[in-house]
Amino acid sequence: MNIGEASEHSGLPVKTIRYYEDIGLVRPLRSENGYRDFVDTDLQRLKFLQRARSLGFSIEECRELLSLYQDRNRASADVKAITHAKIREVDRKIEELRSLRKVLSELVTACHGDDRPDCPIIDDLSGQHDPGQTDESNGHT
Amino acid sequence: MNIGEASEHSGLPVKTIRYYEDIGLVRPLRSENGYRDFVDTDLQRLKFLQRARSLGFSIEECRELLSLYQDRNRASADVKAITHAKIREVDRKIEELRSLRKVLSELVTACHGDDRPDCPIIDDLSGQHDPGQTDESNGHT
DNA sequence: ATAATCCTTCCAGTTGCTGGAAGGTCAAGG
DNA sequence: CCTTGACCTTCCAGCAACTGGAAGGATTAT
Repeated sequence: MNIGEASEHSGLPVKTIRYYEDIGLVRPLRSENGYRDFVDTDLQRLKFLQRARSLGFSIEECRELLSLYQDRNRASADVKAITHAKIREVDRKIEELRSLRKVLSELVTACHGDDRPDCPIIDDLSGQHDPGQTDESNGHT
Repeated sequence: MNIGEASEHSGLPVKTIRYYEDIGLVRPLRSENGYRDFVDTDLQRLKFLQRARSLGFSIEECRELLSLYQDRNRASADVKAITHAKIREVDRKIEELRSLRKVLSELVTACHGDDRPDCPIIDDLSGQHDPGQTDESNGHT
């Protein structure tokens, strides 16, 4: 099976599949004409990669998961541990975004948002938590 | 003021400041000896950048915010609009992560996580239990 | 004088692809 | 037999936003 067909079956762009070969995630055979030739197990790996990447696993995590996938004797605990770590990572990111959102929405609430130049958002960004009268004592030219 | 001191005052790494000059976010003068010489307004910009970046604004958004910051006649509505867009973006990311988390925790719950090789997580990733998912939306048209 | 610390520029690498150029291969139509 | 066009190949460059390091000049301290 050529790369185009492999792309359709796996849901991965052709470029991405070549990239995955470059970094050793998949090793298709080559036909006489130099074309890549994907067999069933290659397709399985590609689909695996597509799904795992869409679940937010990094390339290196995918590599690890793939080797566990290959290993008929691996313990499910190993896979579970990786997935657990990923969940914790996701939780951390969500928390970060939540607190970020809080700050941003406080700023938006404080900003009157009309055509006046006075803007609490800009004031906050420029480190003026209590703007008062902006004296230009810094000699701006 | 040299770059090292500017770094301390702004909270940005030296390398980052040089990078910001490269991409035109700040334009410090040069001393006789070729060293960058940061004046007060440069420091303000650097602090502004530090804060805006930490709030998740992209470099291009920072560029826009900086020009609004410079513009004494800009409307606060403009700044508010950018911030609003950023909040919506954050909301989207949070939603994405939440649904991702849901799938991952379902997988973890289903996995017994012992030393048996049987593992629902791997099965899911390899498409074992629901193989009829052909993702056509991979953008390689 | 010399060492330590600063500063400079330039080049390369990070992550995970994506786009494009230049060219080889293959199937169909005239 | 030749051409067209789709498909395939490799290699190079670039995205964001830095970060690290090498090679070398300037300044400061001892």
